[in-house]
Amino acid sequence: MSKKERQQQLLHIIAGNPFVTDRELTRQLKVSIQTIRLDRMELGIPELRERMKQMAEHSYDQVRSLPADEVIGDIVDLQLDKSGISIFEIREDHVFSRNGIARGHYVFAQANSLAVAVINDEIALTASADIRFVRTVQLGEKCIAKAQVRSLAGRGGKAEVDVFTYVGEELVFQGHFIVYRSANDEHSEGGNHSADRH
Amino acid sequence: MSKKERQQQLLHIIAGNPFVTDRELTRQLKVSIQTIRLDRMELGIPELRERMKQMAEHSYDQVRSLPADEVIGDIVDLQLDKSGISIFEIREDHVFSRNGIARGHYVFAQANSLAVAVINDEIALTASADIRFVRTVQLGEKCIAKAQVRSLAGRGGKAEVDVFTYVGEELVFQGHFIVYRSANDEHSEGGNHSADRH
DNA sequence: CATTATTTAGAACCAGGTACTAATATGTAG
DNA sequence: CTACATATTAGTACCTGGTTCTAAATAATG
Repeated sequence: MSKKERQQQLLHIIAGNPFVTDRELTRQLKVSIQTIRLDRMELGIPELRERMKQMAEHSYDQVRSLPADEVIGDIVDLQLDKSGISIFEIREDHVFSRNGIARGHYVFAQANSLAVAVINDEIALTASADIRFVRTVQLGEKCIAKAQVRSLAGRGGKAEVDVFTYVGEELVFQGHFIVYRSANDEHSEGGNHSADRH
Repeated sequence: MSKKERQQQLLHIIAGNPFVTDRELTRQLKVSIQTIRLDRMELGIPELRERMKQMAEHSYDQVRSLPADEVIGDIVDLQLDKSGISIFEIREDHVFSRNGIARGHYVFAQANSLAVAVINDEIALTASADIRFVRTVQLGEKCIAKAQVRSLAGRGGKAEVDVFTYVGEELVFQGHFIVYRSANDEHSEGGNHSADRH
């Protein structure tokens, strides 16, 4: 593999998983750690900690100034363990081309993401959900999902979250989610070497 | 200042600026760095780097969405109006980076797609669903979803479809879907229509 | 007073690097 | 083939922002 190829690979790997350490990269690219570091320098890629810091600062800034710009729901308001609001605009990618109706799992994904995001816990996972698609969502419509935490049941238990999604004034989706909030079931075992990701 | 007061102050400072180091805290609170660290432990506040990591991962996970053109599940067997099987392998894109657990809406999307595909109608849309995530699915696992049509209720009515998703022998997800089948008109939200992939 | 809680100190160690020097491999042009 | 350049590997010292542990000094309290 040429240097150019390897550097392309490196860019690709880091784009796919910004949390990768140099040591992991040596395993994936089969070169020494010094080569990895030279490559990173040439490509202007900062070290892992700096990458994480930048992401954290970026999201922190965004939370403070509210605008966001991504796909499965821009979270515009978030009160942990209480409520949250996200906005998701249906684009061409999200609909059936023959009728312009949004595919259900996008609408679900917005609600699911919000239900999980609103829970203030290290690991929150959807346990079950009861959902209803009230009416179809059309291309170009803006879905506003509003989540309300209904019960919390202590740390490490389940939380209940209701999500209602509207287009304008109209209800288009409703869901009742049971979200697991995993307690500090930490797998830290003292020497947390980065194998926890793969 | 009492210990309690100081710890309240500490919580307040970190809430206001999560990027503060222990060293900075010693300057602000006028106690030794060991006291700061004891306080953090008692309050369960992780070190700066861990705080940044969590923020970075949180925002990173949130931005991840369903790739627009990605097909959720390969349908390997299909008997229209009767049953179907699809396979979907969990890749890096589908999991939370922190723990390698699949995000719920991907598992849902596979089941939803299959439930709709198995209905032999021009347009089939999910009307509602009752779902349960039985256990978490990990990175690299292969989800095999099996759909069974339970009732059909004639053309233009509702169909009931049960979907069970397995990893190996283990049940990981189950869902009961109500799917609208309308020959020409639609009046519900969000499903996949059948024959969505070739 | 003895006991307990609180605070401080110091050393060893860790991850995940940077910065720098130096040696070795591999090409490539003349 | 030689000479030079590029690419790769090795190794050391050092850095930050901590953890973990032991131990001592300093309150606070019954």
